[in-house]
Amino acid sequence: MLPKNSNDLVSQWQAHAPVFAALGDVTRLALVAKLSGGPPRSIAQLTEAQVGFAESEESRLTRQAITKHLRVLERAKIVRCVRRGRESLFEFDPKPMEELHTYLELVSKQWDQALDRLKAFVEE
Amino acid sequence: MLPKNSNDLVSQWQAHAPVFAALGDVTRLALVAKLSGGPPRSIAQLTEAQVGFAESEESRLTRQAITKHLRVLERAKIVRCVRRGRESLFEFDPKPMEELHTYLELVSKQWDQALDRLKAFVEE
DNA sequence: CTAATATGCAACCAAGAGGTTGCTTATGAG
DNA sequence: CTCATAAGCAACCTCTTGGTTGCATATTAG
Repeated sequence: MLPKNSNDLVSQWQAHAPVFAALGDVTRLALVAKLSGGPPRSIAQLTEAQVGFAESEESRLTRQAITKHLRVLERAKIVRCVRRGRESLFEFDPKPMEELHTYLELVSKQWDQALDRLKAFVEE
Repeated sequence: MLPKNSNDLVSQWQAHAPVFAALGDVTRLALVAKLSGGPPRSIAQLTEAQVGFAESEESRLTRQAITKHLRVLERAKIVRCVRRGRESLFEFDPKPMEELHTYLELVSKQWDQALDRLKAFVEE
């Protein structure tokens, strides 16, 4: 897709793809929104907090389903987990999403520059 | 996860999750990088352009695989497709990624505010 | 007009994702 | 100390994803 010497770009894609993928699910977006808005929370609390989000009791996910999603976010380093007694507490880490933010700005700039080149070309 | 009256937040998640998911793959990130850096390109061109990205001839994806990825990006509205003669040309649309950018800023701000509340609380 | 090129489509396959259930272990509240 | 709570783990199931192959159709270059 790009010359081989753009290895830093390739390694950016390899770093960002898992973070994008981790955010590519409504449940995980909801978990991230919850955790980024306050203190660390346990699995039980996050499972309980579906009240209000899920339309009915039947559409709530089990604790194990929430745990699976939290592990996906943990692997993408969007959250970190600390065990305290019988509770696993999950805390938001803004860094990976800040890096996505930066990456999206880079793509946007690249597009703007491509448009500028096209415009300049058309006006020749 | 949040009170039921935050339906606009829920609809944001439902809108953004597919875009994040579409970007959650190295091949699709490479395609987006390529398309955001220049003019519309055909499937054949994008398939050919793997030279340099893929380490070897053996690791290149088939045209059908590239097409599948482009359809994923098309469904997320990151690219749009125009048929010209025998060619399907794909063009970058910056809007969905700009919306992700805005969303990431919102999450970051939410986190900063949560930290401020914690700090204020600790200093009481 | 013909051959080359570009693409669409479907079928196939293996792996992974997302969810549940059942059970066990560890911790803490009372 | 006991019971409630929190969590871990594995197995299972269905669906989706990501890739390939084979073949057909449409368009265009020569």
